[in-house]
Amino acid sequence: MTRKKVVIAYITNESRRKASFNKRKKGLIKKVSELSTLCGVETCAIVYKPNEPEPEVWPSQLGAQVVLERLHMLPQVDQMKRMVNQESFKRQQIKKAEDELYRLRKENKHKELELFMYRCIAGKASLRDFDWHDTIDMNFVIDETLKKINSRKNELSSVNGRHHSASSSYEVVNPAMTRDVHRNGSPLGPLNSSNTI
Amino acid sequence: MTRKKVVIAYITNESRRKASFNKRKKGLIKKVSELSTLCGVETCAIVYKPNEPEPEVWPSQLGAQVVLERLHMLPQVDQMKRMVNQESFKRQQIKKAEDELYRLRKENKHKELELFMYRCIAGKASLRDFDWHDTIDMNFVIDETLKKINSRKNELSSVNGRHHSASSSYEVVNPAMTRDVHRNGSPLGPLNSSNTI
DNA sequence: GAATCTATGATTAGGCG
DNA sequence: ACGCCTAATCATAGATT
Repeated sequence: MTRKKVVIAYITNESRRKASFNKRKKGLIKKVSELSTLCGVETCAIVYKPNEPEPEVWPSQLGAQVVLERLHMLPQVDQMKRMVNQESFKRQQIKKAEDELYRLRKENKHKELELFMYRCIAGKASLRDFDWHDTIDMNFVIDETLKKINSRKNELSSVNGRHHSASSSYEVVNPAMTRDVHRNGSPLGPLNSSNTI
Repeated sequence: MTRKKVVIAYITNESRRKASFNKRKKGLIKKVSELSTLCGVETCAIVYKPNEPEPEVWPSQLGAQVVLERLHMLPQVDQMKRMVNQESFKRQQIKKAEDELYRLRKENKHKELELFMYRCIAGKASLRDFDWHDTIDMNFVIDETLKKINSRKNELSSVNGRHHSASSSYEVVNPAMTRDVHRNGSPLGPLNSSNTI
């Protein structure tokens, strides 16, 4: 008997591996569900068994279906890639729709960020209310917004006959902002830097 | 001390919950990676912390990027839900685009399956070339196709004055097909080369 | 609050039916 | 191959710094 220390390495013996797999999968799912209920977070575990195309997924009661749906939506495209190559124009259609969707999302995001910026400047929102998962995009929006603001300010100045030196386009930035921008940056940038709008 | 039996229920105390979350998340990731290496399976764990739009994901070295990519495309929509609630019509636009995309995919799949069926019947393709991901859909297409074929056949029969008994709508199926339907094909059958009909 | 420690509960490898 | 059992390791709640 005397159980050894369990070396973490691929189990070559098939039956042992399978047994271990079943036990550990069960344990894992339990852990996932516990984490979910104890801490009130959406959690999900995905196990792709070899020789089985569908992954085994543990869903938290709430978000699971959604996550699964999200997950299942895209692979269909890949599945199709392996199929008869006829009617590829349909795929092009889909590609187009996807690109359009992506474009819409990006646009939407920018709009919302811009709006948020305005709210910050107006003191209606704090930067602390915001999740900094995409600093690159945010910096872009900050830049764009400040350009707009400065150009308007300069318009006003020249109308008034007084010209601001405008040493930096960032001069109107709330100090708290520049301080906070690079904090808490998510390691994950934008998914597909295919196009800079 | 004497640790109690640990009731699995939402931990209301914030600091305790956070502590538990960190400990358990660490443990969970360890478990996931162990399962992955011990049993040689692609595994992935996703934890959506509240107030953080990006889920924390543990990826298996190989499949991770792919899963992550798939996973990152859609959640953006949800991320936005937590943001300033302006411009929700844009979101509706996106939803619409998503639905349309999904519809297109489904349609495409059916078209391709149907086409593949015809090629099988014409002997231009073997069922071995095909991945049986989705037998339900496939059965649907088989049924639809056979109905069409049989109705045409019956039309011809009545024109010729000879009437086939047509005991089963499946009688026109190539025997090789029924034999192979439930065997699992090779996981890869690209056929990407320009195979014209 | 975060990091570390430690005793106890939880998980699971290995054995057996 | 599957489920149950038991001992041994592992994970972690609670305490401490």
